[in-house]
Amino acid sequence: MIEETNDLLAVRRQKLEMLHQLGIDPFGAAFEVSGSIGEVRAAFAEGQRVRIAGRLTAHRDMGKSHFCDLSDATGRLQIYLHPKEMGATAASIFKNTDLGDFLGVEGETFITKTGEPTIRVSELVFLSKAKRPLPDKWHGLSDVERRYRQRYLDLISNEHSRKLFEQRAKIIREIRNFLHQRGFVEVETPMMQPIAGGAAARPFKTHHNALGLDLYLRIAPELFLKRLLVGGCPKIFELNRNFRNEGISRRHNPEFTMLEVYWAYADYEKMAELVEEMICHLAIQIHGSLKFDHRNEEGHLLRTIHLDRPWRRARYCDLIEQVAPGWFSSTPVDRRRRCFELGVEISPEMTDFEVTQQIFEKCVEEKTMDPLFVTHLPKELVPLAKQNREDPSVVDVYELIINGAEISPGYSELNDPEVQRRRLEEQSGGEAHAIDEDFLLALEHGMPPAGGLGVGIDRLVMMLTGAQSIRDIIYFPLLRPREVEVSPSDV
RNA sequence: GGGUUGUUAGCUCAACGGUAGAGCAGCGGCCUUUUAAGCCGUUGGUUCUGGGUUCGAAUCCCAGACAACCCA
Repeated sequence: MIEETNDLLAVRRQKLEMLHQLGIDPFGAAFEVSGSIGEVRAAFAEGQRVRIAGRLTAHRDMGKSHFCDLSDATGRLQIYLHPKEMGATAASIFKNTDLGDFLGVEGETFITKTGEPTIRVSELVFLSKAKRPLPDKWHGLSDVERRYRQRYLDLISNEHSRKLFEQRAKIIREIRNFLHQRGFVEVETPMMQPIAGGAAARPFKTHHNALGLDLYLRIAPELFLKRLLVGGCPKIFELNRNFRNEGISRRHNPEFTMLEVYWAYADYEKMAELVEEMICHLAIQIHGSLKFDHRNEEGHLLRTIHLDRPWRRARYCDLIEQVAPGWFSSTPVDRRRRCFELGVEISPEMTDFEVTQQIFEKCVEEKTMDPLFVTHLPKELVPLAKQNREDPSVVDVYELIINGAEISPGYSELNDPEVQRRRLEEQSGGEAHAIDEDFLLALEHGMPPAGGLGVGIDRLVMMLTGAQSIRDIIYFPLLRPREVEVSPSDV
C-alpha cells in the first residue's frame, strides 16, 4: 500500500470535520428532486420552484454572491447562492464544500442578465463529500491508463466517453427490440460449462466445490442454443458475455459480449438478410442515417461508413482473384512469391489454404470498410457449417465484414449427428474427453435445419460509434492490477 | 512473445547534463450577475522503481513495473 499524504486531501478532511461539527451528515440521505438536471434544464421556465441534486463542478466566487454549476450525467445547471437567500446555516455549510461534492438544492428559477438559466438557492442540503479532488475541469482526464483503471473519473470528466457508453446501451437495447419484434425469444444458457465448446479458443478454468467439478467459462453459447433447437424452440437468441483466455489488443478483451441467433428452418442466406436489416435498424436508431462518420476525439474525420442496401455479396475465391489474378491456377511456390510481392507476411509452416487466408485478411478484409458478405468459404476455414450441395469444397456460410473487421458470421447449421461427430473429432485432435457427448446425444434426437448467426457486439459498437479501441466501449477492460493508494485516515 | 513510445505538483503540461517551472485546482485577500470569471498574494515534488556513469542526472546508460501503439 502506498500511503498518500497530500495537502488537498487534508483540506477536504478538515471541511468534512467542520460539517460534522455543524451537525451535518456529510454523507447524507435521500433527496427528492424535480427531475434530472437535464430534465429540469429542458423544462426550464422562470419563476418555478425546483429541486435538483448533483455534483458541484464549478465555482465562480463573486464575493458575497456565488455562481456554481451542479452537474450529473444528463447535464449542467447553474445555481446562484447568496447568504441573504439561503440563510446563515446554509452559508456555513457552503463554506465547507469542495468541487466534486454532491449537493441538493431547492430554489426559484431565473435567468441571469447574461442569459444563463439559474436556480436561486433557498435551501441547500449536503448530500455527499468527495474526499479527493476530481480531474481538471477543462482538460479532463487524458491519461488513458487512468481512464481505464478509474473509469468513474473518465465518465465524470469526459463527455465523449459518456456518450460512447450511452450509445452502447442504446445499441444493445435496440438489438433486443429488433429481435423481439421478429418473434425471437431471449434465452440464457450456462456460462460455466463442463466442456468449453462451440468455438476454437483457450478457455478459463474454474471449479465447483460442492460437486468437486472442474468447469470452464464458456467460449461460446452455441452448443447449448442448439440443444434448445432440438427442444423445439424455433427462434431464439442469447446476448451475453463470452470468455476467451487469449491475448489482449485494440480489438480483443478476454471477456466480450456476443449475440447468437438461431432460426429453425432458415439458412445462412436468411440470416444474412436478418443481420443486414438489424444493423441498418441500429444505424438509423443511433445516427438517423445509413451513412455516418468515424471521428477521433479531436473531431477529425477518419472515414465514412456507408450501409446503403443491398449490401455487396461476393464469393471468397472471386475476392482473392481480384487482388491476386490467377491465384487459384498458380502453384504453391508461385503463391508464396505473390505474398512477398503483395507485402503479406507468411510463415513456412502455413498450409496452402492458410496462405490464401492471409491474402484474404490483409488484402480484402482489412481494406473493406463498407459492408461485404463473403460467401462460399473453403470448408477448411469453417469446420462446423454445412457443405454446399453443388460444391462440397465450400460451405454455406457468410462472413460479414465492415470497418476492416469481421463483424458477424452466419451459418447453415450442421444438424447431422454423424458428420458433426467427425468434425468435432477432427477439431479436438483425437482427445476423446474434449467431445461434448451430451451435445451429440441431443443432436441424435433430431435438430431441425436452421440458420445461425453471431455478432461480436463490441466490434459492432466500435463500427457504429467509431471508437478506435475496444477498451473505449467496455467500462472496465482487463488490465494488470496495480497498487492502490490509501488515505492515511483510512488505514 | 518482439519492437517503438511514454510515465514530472491533485489535473493538463514545460524544463540543452547545471537552482524542477507554468496554467487550472487548493489556500489567504478584493469584488452582490459570473460562464474555463477577473485581480493580488501564496502552499504544494520519492521527476514510476532500483542500480550505474558524472563534480553534478527529470535529462545519459542498464535492469524492472505499468500503459499506449505496431507486429506475431
